[in-house]
Amino acid sequence: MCGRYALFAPPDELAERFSVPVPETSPTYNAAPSQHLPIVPDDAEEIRLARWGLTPEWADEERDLINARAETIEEKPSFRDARRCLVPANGFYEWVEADGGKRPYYVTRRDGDPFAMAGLRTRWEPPTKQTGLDSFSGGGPDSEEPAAIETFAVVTTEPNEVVEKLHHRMAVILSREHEREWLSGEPFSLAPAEELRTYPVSTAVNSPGNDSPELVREAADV
DNA sequence: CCAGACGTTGTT
DNA sequence: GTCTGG
DNA sequence: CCAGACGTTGTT
DNA sequence: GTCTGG
Repeated sequence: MCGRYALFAPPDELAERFSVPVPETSPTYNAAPSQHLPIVPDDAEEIRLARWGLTPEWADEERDLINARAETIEEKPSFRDARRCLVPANGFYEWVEADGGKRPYYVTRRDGDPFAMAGLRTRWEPPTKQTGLDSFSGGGPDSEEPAAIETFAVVTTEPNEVVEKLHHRMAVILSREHEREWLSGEPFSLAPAEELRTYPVSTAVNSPGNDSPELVREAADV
């Protein structure tokens, strides 16, 4: 699956790679759920920030659907009305159980290029709170109308021959030539497994607070 | 009819 | 919003 | 995904 | 053990 990833390609590289304008974004080697991260929406030629953890439009409180099974996204009420998006990444992490503990592994492209994970997105508007006092203040600066937010989930599928050594699910890494098809509502096309590699990394990545290039450096295997 | 759920992963 | 369970 | 918190009263 | 925060 995918519960943590890295996106450290600089904005100009992302702009070139996805042929869209990119806002000033900071690189991250440890992107975690609930953070606001760059996505390419299906309906806008630009990269925007969205909260990782999809909330269905009809939900009355924030949800944290960080993954969506590709096999059932057309059926599940939480996903079937969601729009599509690309989730740019340089790689993602998988944790493998070993010796009663867990070792993190990094999955990335052999050529080092960023890629797109298949994503679903929604625009979620928090329910408007009824304070009762706002009617007197005339909706002044004190009336807190929470703004709508973009949210997204990463689509998962069965692992290819590289990731199956680590896990029985994996994030959908789109074939570069078929990214537009995913955005158009068609089925995904996976990038060939031969283009990927995986290696163990430091357990420093476990702590969501850690964020440095060291996290994607290969560590000695156990 | 209304109330309540609506997901994934991994683990049991 | 839509479906399922009671 | 993993790490870290997990409480109350009263006071500042 | 379970929930929240990142």
